Amino acid sequence: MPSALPSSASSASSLARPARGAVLYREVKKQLIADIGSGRTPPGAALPNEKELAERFQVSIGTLRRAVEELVADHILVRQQGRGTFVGKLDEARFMFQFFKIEPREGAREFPVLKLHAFARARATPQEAAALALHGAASVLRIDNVLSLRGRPVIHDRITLAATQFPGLTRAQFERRPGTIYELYQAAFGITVVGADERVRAERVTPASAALLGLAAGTPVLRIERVAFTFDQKPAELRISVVDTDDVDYVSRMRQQV
Amino acid sequence: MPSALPSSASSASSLARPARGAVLYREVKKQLIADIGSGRTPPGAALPNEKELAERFQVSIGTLRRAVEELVADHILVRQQGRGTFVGKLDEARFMFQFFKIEPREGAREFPVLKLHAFARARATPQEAAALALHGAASVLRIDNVLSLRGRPVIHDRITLAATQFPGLTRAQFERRPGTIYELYQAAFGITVVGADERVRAERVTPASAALLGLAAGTPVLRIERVAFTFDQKPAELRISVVDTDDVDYVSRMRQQV
DNA sequence: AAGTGGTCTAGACCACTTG
DNA sequence: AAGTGGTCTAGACCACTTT
Repeated sequence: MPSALPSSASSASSLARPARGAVLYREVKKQLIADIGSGRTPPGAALPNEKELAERFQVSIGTLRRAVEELVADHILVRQQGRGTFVGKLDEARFMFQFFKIEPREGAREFPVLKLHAFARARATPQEAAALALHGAASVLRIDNVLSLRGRPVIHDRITLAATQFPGLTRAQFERRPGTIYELYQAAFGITVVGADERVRAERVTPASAALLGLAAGTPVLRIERVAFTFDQKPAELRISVVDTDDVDYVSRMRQQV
Repeated sequence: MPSALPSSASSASSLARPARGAVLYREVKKQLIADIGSGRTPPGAALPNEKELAERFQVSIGTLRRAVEELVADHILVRQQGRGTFVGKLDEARFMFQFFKIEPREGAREFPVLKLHAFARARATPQEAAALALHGAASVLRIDNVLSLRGRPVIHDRITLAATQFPGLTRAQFERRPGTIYELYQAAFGITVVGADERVRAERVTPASAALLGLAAGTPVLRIERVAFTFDQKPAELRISVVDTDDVDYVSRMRQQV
């Protein structure tokens, strides 16, 4: 029979007492995010088991599980039955495609091949400063890439990063990274991308992009403006993508299982 | 102390015994979806309370809650503390915007004003038949609309419906509906849209759309091809939208709270 | 065999809405 | 005050992975 202890047992718990109106499992979730965001529990690392975590936070296993379940739904944690719970690593194909929504019109999804075109340091434009929440004269890195699918260049990306958030990032480091760009942010700078907003429109291709993609002047292209966020909704990257949609689409799934 | 009854208690339960590898709460979820999809529990209706449902399905309240929670996450059910649990009605603003991703570039989101342009019955084109999973010669309804934001026409929609799924739908009925188009599907034909796939690309505006939107020939526009689904992933609607993105964007949020 | 997460139980108490 | 969902507990047993 449940014993119904008072939930505000003033113990030596490492968990702050729930604030006014707050609930226990969200406090647990916040604490777990803090541990991950601060780098104390790095990507790929295993968490202690459920029983141990429940004891540390002075909550029942059910409550601990509820916090962990929300983080798993957010792809921030990964659980494997029989093995343990791990901090998400942003590495698997599934995760890559969470942020890459360009698909061939016919045939299966595939990874793009990326070729660096330019790497430069400059002062932020007003648009860049606004998107990245920087002051006007902040220093930024601008990285231009051409992405190909099936051997054809279809996307021109311009990535803008705050220089202070990615100290010492070099062209060579960028080019020789082992995995995806977001894996580099995470592995080298501790910045985990957990979400992004995209605004898409149609426009005539600019001469610069036309040259990179081999398009005739004035061809209609998609322009995608993406701001990627890390843990506290803090902007981490601005990316302008110009897409030749002759053979590919921008795909959005609003499916809700069932 | 929990008594741990054998979970396969052969009772007079209305719930099928879990299939190989299945889990209880998913069986409960399936049964609830079946009740809703069949119209036995119509949109807006209240479900029995948790205790009663748990008894009907011969599961604990925790298990019942888990099934209901997933349906709430899918917006198929709506819970209100102190009042009850209700079948979702597809009516509130939030829900509308789940499927309407066009936003002004500057300023707040708003509802579009819709004007019917054409309503016709015809044989399905091969593209329409494929999207709606119809046989080649099936009869379809084609409905053309112009949507305006801030008084300016910005979207030309062509909706294609299988005539058999929307029997007797008339132009007058469509024009005089009280709410959104998806509310009409639900209220008049029992078809609840629970998800959609969209493929977006850039192209030059066609003469027909240019005339409706007041655009110069060859202007770049977004073309959105949406297939909306009802409960069993069954396609319910094909919608081709042509969007003048001079003042609006197609917005996609991949935010994962935190 | 030991350890992990996955599912499920049978309650308790709380917050909120309604009569 | 009665009824509802919201949170939380303290376990049990199962499925899976690793040693």
